[in-house]
Amino acid sequence: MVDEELGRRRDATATKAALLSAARELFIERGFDHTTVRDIAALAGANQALLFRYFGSKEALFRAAMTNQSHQLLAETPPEQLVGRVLARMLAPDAPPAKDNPLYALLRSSANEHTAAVFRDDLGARYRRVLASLTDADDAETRADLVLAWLLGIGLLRSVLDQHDFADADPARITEHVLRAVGTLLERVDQRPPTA
Amino acid sequence: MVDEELGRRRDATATKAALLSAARELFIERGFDHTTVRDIAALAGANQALLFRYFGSKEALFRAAMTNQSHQLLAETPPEQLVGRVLARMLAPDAPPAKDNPLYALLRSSANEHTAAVFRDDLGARYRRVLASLTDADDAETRADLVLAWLLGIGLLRSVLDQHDFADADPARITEHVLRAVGTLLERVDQRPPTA
DNA sequence: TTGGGGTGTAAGCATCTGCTTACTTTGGCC
DNA sequence: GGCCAAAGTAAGCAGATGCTTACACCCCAA
Repeated sequence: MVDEELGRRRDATATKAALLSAARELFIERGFDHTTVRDIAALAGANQALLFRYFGSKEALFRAAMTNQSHQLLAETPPEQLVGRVLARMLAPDAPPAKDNPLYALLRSSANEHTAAVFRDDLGARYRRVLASLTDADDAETRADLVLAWLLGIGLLRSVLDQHDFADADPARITEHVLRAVGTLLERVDQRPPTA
Repeated sequence: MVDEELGRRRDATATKAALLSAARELFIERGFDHTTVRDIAALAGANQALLFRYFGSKEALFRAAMTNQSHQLLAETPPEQLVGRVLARMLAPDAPPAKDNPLYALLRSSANEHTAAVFRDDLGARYRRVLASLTDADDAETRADLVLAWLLGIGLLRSVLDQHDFADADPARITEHVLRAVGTLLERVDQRPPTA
């Protein structure tokens, strides 16, 4: 997929990009602990030593690969549609289940405290902020955390633990259930007609 | 905690039990990948080789340690109180956060496919069954999975990812939110007063 | 008393893995 | 052409880790 073979001869920028891309793919697919620097370098078509020259350590590479593209979905989705879109991607029946979703790297790396910190301070914090903006309740952030927890749990059960019955369940049904519950959690307390 | 020192001299049964207990404690605390057989043997006060003689492999020990005591809480709790009790244990402010809760071993080991299978086929299946019994809806199992996913996500966010804001949130508030939503998901469709 | 199987131990093997080092090659600039 | 820093490479180090092996010990039945 990133296998460059020839074409790039001596191009540090392209090599860095290839390493980042390969790292992202493998971290998402296998998690931090089960991804080796040798695998990343091989997939990027680069030498292992370059990985350390350019990024310093495996952990730094993880941080760079995960925080870099600040989760496109999060940036381009209106807050009120966020839950629905995340669900849609998680429940999509596509063969590779959202290979580009950093949430899976989180789920598959959660045992490692360093990688957990990356998400706690970066990706998780962003989701939290966006979701919390959807309600005026005084415990907005707690409610946002509960919604985020639910999304994480659904991803965990479906794609990491591979509960096959759940994986086969009707996405529309699931979405309906979740959105209804989330609606009561996050709807604005000050509820009045938009125009009047 | 399990440090036997003397007292047991040549007692295979006790040694096996000590290994199982030590394994349970460490797997729950650190997850499968970050627990070494040396650590387990040391905590059990036993020789490493015995672990392999009695259990065969680290993975088999994991399976034995996790499926053995079939989660006391699950067995002794009336289904309709299960969610509340699991939440209570997860949200308890005690220093060691539910050291005896196998759900944490799951959360901290989810990256490993073998350990994931253990929970999918054992612990997860049991929770699923109990929760599904709480509703008459035709998609009872999907609803049960959603509730289980939420519990897992809450545990993940709170104790593994250590979202400190969420960890400091009011347990009563959280419980209230979750129970309300779960109530609409799992309440019996055929809803009528118990006595009438 | 003695032999043997069950129990416990020390040491090491084989492999993996993050990271380093010493080296060669490339290509642009004077 | 000749220089030299940047780019790339091969090899290996050091430690960790799952698992095995060869051996010592102890109880108990015959």
